[in-house]
This record gives sequence, structure tokens and C-alpha cells, in this order.
Amino acid sequence: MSERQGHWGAEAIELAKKLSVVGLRLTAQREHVYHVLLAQTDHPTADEVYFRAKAEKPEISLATVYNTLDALVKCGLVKQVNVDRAATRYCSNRKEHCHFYCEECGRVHDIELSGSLRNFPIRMPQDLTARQMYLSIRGACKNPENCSRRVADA
Amino acid sequence: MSERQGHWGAEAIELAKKLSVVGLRLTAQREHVYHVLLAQTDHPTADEVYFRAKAEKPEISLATVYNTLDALVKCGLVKQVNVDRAATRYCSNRKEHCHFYCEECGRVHDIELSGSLRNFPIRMPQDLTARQMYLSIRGACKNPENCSRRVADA
DNA sequence: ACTTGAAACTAAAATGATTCTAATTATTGA
DNA sequence: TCAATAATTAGAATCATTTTAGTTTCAAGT
Repeated sequence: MSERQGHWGAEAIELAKKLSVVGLRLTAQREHVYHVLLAQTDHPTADEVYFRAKAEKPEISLATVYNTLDALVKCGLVKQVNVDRAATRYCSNRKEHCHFYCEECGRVHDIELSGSLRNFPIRMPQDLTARQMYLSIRGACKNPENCSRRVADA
Repeated sequence: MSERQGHWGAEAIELAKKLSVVGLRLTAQREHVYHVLLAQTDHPTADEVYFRAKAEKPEISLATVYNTLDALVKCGLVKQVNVDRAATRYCSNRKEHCHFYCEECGRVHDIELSGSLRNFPIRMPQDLTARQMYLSIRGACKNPENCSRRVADA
């Protein structure tokens, strides 16, 4: 690192605090990736973040960008838009329902909706037309017997 | 195909109808994949469907399973649980909001929620604990200027 | 029944986002 | 300062999915 340390900006102070809560250090790379994320209010992919970060710090690696994004998600400063990159699952239940994904065992459960999502109060911008709304819930099975082992085909 | 044609079951009749609406044919493979899906009320991956289908029809290929699942989704008989396998996007907006995905240009927009999802009426089973709820909306931008070109980093 | 073109099928290779590996470098606390 | 630990790096590996290219099946018209 060719930069002098010890003069982090305000952004970095908060970042350092949040990182330390989850037992992670503030590093120049993490500070930079976070900065790059805040600089534009869009929804870049990891690859795009990588290119933006490289513009100023060409030595940064894609793996570090992935690690840093994980760190930022872990400490709550950043959210992932597509939560689930595991294999797509298919569902032949044709009643209106949503899905519950158990973070422990990986199983997916159908959950009945007792109202239509269409009625949920949303400030939908004028220039966007919604075609479908999709609610997903993440959590855990309470019963350890149903939930102890990871399964492939839930 | 070594089987005698022309004696499809009731399941297949409906399948044939739905397929033809979207301009697709009923084939032995599609009938079998659909049958396999209906046989268990879980949420298998494409790979798992492939193995179940192979148990009875060992000649079926994985590519056909993928094609058939697409066909079933297209004609509305089956739903995908994880809609989006494109690259994960990251979001630094820390206000409570959900995401709108434009199916035309691929951009993601933040949508403010004017109520908490926690209040949405859901029949949550006793044995499941929800940790987070996530609403996603798919649709299109109305304004062609904002939406004509596919972008990578929306 | 027979031809013909389109649709569907197959095995295998390619793709592409993400994760892992092994080696190097940085940071922290003693 | 030194050792132990954490973070970074380049590149290889993974794995769900898509594409390719060649073959088979189907449906419609003769």
C-alpha cells in the first residue's frame, strides 16, 4: 500500500465501526470498494464494482471485491438484490403462495398468502409497470428433526 | 420412442392444451417431466428433476429437462422459485425498500415501501421462524428513452 | 403411406458468476 | 520487533445453465 494511513474519512469511520462489530478489519480495499458503492446509487454486479474499483486502484482483485461485498453485506451496510444464486427450484403448486427458504437445511416450503400482494401499499413510480410481485421469506425450521440435515431436493 | 402413442392420461390432456396455447407440442419427454413434477409436492432443482425423470426414462437428457421446465414455466403450469440467476446485484440504499426489475432493459430500481412487510397477512406455519421478508417486483419501464437499451450495470 | 420442413431431442462443449486454493502481504497484539 | 492471524492476490476449479451441432420425431400436405 503506497498510501499514508491514519486519515480515513467520515465514511470510513462508520465502516470501521460496523466491520469491527462482526470481527472484521478496515482495510484500504474495503474502504475503497465501499466508497465506490456509495458513489453511484445504482445496483452494480460484483464485476461492475470490480471495474469501478480498478479505475482508481488497478491492483485490486476480483476475489477481494467478492470478499468485500460479502463483508459489507455481513455488517449490514449493503444489501444483495438477488439473494439466491443456488440452483433454481421448480414448483408445481398452482395456488397463490410464496416461498419460505430455510437457511439451515435449504428446504423450500410453500406459504399460503391470505391476501393479494397487489394490495400491499407501495409507492410505485409513474414510469414503471408492475407485471408480477413476488414475496420470499427466509428463516429457519423450528423443529430440529425436520431441519437438521441439509437436503438437495427440498 | 418405443411406446405406443395415443393413450395419454388426463394430466397429459391438460398439458397438451396449455402447451399448444404457447405454440409448443406435447412430447413423451414433456409429459414425463411434468408427471415427475406432479408426483412430489416439493421444490426440486433441474438436476433433481433430471434424476427422477431418468429413473423411468434413462434416455432423457439434461438439456431436455431444462427445455421442458422452461416450457412448463412458459405455459404457466410450473413456477420457478428463484427467479433470477443473473449476476447478483448490490445495493447501498439503507432505507427500507424493495426492488423492481425491468424485464426489458434489465435495470433495477429501488421502490419505497409505505408499510412494513411484516404486516402482510400470511399464514405462517407454526414450525417456521421468519427472519426476513423480501418483496420483488418484475415489470417494465414505461418510458422507452429510459428503457430501450439493455444495460449491464443497472 | 411418403416426403418434407420444422420442432424437439441428445451428448458434449462452452459459458459465466462465484468460490476455492495456495502463496504472499499486511495488521495487530504481545 | 516478532509471531500469529487476517486479508489479498492470481489463477484454477466449480457448477448451474446455455449453446452447438447433429440426429430423430412429428405433422401437414401430397
